[in-house]
Amino acid sequence: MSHELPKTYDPSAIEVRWAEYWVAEKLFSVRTPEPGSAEAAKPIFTLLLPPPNVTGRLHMGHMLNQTEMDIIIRWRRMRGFLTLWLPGTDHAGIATQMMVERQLATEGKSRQKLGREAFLERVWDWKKHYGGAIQAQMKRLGASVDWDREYFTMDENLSRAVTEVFVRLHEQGLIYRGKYIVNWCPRCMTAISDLEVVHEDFAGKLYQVKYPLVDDPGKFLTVATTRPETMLGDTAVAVNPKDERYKGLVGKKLRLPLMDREIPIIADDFADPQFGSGAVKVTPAHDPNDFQIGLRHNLAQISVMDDQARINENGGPYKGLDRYEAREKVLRDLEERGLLTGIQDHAHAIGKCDRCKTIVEPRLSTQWFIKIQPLADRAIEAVEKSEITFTPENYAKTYFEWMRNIHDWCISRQLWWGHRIPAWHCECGEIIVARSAPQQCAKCGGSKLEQDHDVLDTWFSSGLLPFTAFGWPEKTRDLDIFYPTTLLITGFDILFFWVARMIMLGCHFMAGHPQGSVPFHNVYIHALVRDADRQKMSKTKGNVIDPIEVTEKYGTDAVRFTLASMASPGTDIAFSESRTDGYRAFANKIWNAARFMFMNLDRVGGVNLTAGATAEHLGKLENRWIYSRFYRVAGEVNQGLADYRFDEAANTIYKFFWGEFCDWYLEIIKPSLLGSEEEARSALIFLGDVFEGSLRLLSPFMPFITEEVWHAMYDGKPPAQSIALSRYPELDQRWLNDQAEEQMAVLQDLIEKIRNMRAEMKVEPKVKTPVKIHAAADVRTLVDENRGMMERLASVNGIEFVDASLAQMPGARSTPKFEVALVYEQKVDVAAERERLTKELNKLEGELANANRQLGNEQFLAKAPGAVVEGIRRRQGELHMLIEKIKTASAKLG
RNA sequence: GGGCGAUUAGCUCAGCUGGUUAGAGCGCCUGCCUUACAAGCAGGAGGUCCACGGUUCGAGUCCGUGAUCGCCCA
Repeated sequence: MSHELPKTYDPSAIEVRWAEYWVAEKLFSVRTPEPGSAEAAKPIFTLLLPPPNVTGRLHMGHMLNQTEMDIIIRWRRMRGFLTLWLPGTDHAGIATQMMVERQLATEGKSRQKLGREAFLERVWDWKKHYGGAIQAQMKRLGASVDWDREYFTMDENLSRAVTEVFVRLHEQGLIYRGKYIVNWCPRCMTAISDLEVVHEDFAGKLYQVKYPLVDDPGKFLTVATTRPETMLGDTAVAVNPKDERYKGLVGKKLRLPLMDREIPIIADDFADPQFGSGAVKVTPAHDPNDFQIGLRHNLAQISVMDDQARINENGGPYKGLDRYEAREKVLRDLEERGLLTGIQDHAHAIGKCDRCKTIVEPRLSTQWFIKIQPLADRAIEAVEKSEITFTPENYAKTYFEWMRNIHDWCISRQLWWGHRIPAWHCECGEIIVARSAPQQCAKCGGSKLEQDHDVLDTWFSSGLLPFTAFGWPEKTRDLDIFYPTTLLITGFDILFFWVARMIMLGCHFMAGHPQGSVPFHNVYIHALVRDADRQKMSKTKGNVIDPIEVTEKYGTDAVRFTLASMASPGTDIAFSESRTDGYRAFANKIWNAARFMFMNLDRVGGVNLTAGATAEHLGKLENRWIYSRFYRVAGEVNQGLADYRFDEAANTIYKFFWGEFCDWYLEIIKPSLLGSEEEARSALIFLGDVFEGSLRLLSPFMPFITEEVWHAMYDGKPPAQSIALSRYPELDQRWLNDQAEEQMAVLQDLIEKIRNMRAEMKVEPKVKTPVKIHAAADVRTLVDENRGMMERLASVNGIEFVDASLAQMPGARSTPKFEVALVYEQKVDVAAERERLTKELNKLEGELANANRQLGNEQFLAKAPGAVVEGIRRRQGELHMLIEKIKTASAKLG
């Protein structure tokens, strides 16, 4: 038999097959279109996948991100765009290096023992073996990316581009090298940027320490500090110049306890008279603020710690101690000398390494920086001038806030895995920045040149991707066509790390591009996926949901639909499996609706599903109605997607397919399907038309089940290789039919009222009853013409139209359009009926009071729009009538 | 400390430019194995829209204050 679908919907059985098919057939690969070709004439839609870490495994955040991208890209593709979704992975400097170092540790090896070259070989080796995990997961989930264009940030061409960027920025004076305080992770043993430091509240202590005056050892100045161990590197104590208490002391010397060093008392605005004693110790080599004070006052910078945050030779007797051991010892020694005068609880924030959570040590070291202000100015302008727009719009504010307070970007990292800085050091001290290794020093002519040991921040290279991924610095046709990318979909967590940097670097290097210098035109930012209780997912809490697991349980389509239906811009998603369960039921519904159609197709036989709808079909109300609904819904879904309202788009389709197409349309046409062969065939052609359109409408959201059913419809001879390559339905005014929708609404209301009466009167489900209807002529005609539908769907066996009001009939229902009553001898439950009537009456009277109040208000009549006034006036009339009827019914009830 | 956001049904969330007394999914109650689907069908209950004040003919929606919660940055 043809159109075979298994009786039960089993997503795992169909999804793997299609996922493999899409990749194998290269359905989503995009060749660079030849000039003048049909492809070249299409509008372009380009999307860059935020590159996951090569070490990564897919998490729910990825899945949300990719589901949204896939929906948009599939939609655009079906709308006739030339769509390119470009995938790739990021080399993730610290993360990957850590991963391989851990592996080495289990073998008793270390990267230092191995040496740089051998270590890098190990990393590449690791990448070859394990680096493809996340791509495999993406393939399983059916992401419609172009796998032929997949990149890796350490690829040769991308690395060349990184070098080029570095050299150019250096030539332009936008990269400099210098000795500054940086955030140092003593575990990773590298500098990290401000953004890689996460601040956490910490219940610490504030220690009061007395420093004796050199001239008068009996007198002291008390300083307050949270980090007493850094006093080993103190080179001054600062007080506020306006602080009267210390006016006389400025310029005098103190004897630094424990180190026995003379240090000056200086006046600096940074000292806050309100904080502690108002005097603050100054350690220029271990605190960013002190560093600035040091520069202002030309103070010595004494580093007292090594790269692992242990006290070094500058720390005298404390040498060799870890910073926390040193703190204990310093405190003990101070106390012994009677110099520790107080300890208070003090909550403050401490910075931790984003990667390993080690407490960051501000450290004086020589690093490479990007002078960011010129880049930031242009990046701010790009958003101010709406060359780039954010959705939700609010993120523009966050973006401006950060951009306007930006600091120079430390781009060097003391790692081995990454893009090595293209700078060579000569023994004479000269530093040569070049595209390739220079043969000799330009200054001294020497040939003993060594490349800088450091590599670049990973975000430096990923910030270039919107243009380097298309072949920059070569002048490629891809760059002409696909730059700028159209859209960026990403999480707010990398707004600064990645988005802002792409904007700065894109605007800078692509200035003058005919289609604009910005790397993308729109940025859609989604929120976090949390667990069902709104808790953040974390390994320690153990509430992490693995997208692959949940996908295997419910099907990719159901998980995708869950994420889409909850993806309201700006709101975190509380992912709940019960909801996914509901959407698997939806997939099951689609499946069974398809089986129902196929069952009839096969029974009747000889139906040409591509025949299409004809004028004759539209002679039937239900067909006019479902067509009107379908095209209206198509319009709403397109609008929803255009606005990134994934939730509205998804819910609209859901309600249409289940609530209208299945619940009403399929039920209505059952008799036709069972009628004469000719009638059934005609009904099936129209059914197939609407069903097929619905599948296309749904396809970007649920690509697997729609692909499966769509192919099954065509019995192995589909009009295209994939539903993903067919046209997306659009609003079509020709089929909108307000009258049909209004008429169906009356019939549905009538049927529901009858069902409701039956339930209340406890009519046996199998028993059919006659009904009486009192209505105006147009409604009478409508009901008369759709008698079959009424009788079938409302379990009615006879409709009698009456001229007199039915308000006195037991249990009768009244609406502005009709009155209906059941002809059924069983006594109504008087108490229940009275309760129902009372409730209804209260509601209507409340509404009437409100309407009366408004219509009695001259201001309202004068100021409200005519349509609103008219609407309320009409409703007032209806309310009067309905209330009268209920009162009549109540009176009758006794 | 600076900035941003949230508070609507038992739970998770919609509610777009203010306009008839608020919607969805899940959960709950009642009845049905009706020949596509019990992962289903039919019917139903459930909300002083955080509080107070203001603007307005009219406020869940706009403004202010407060409470509670959350996020980002320093």
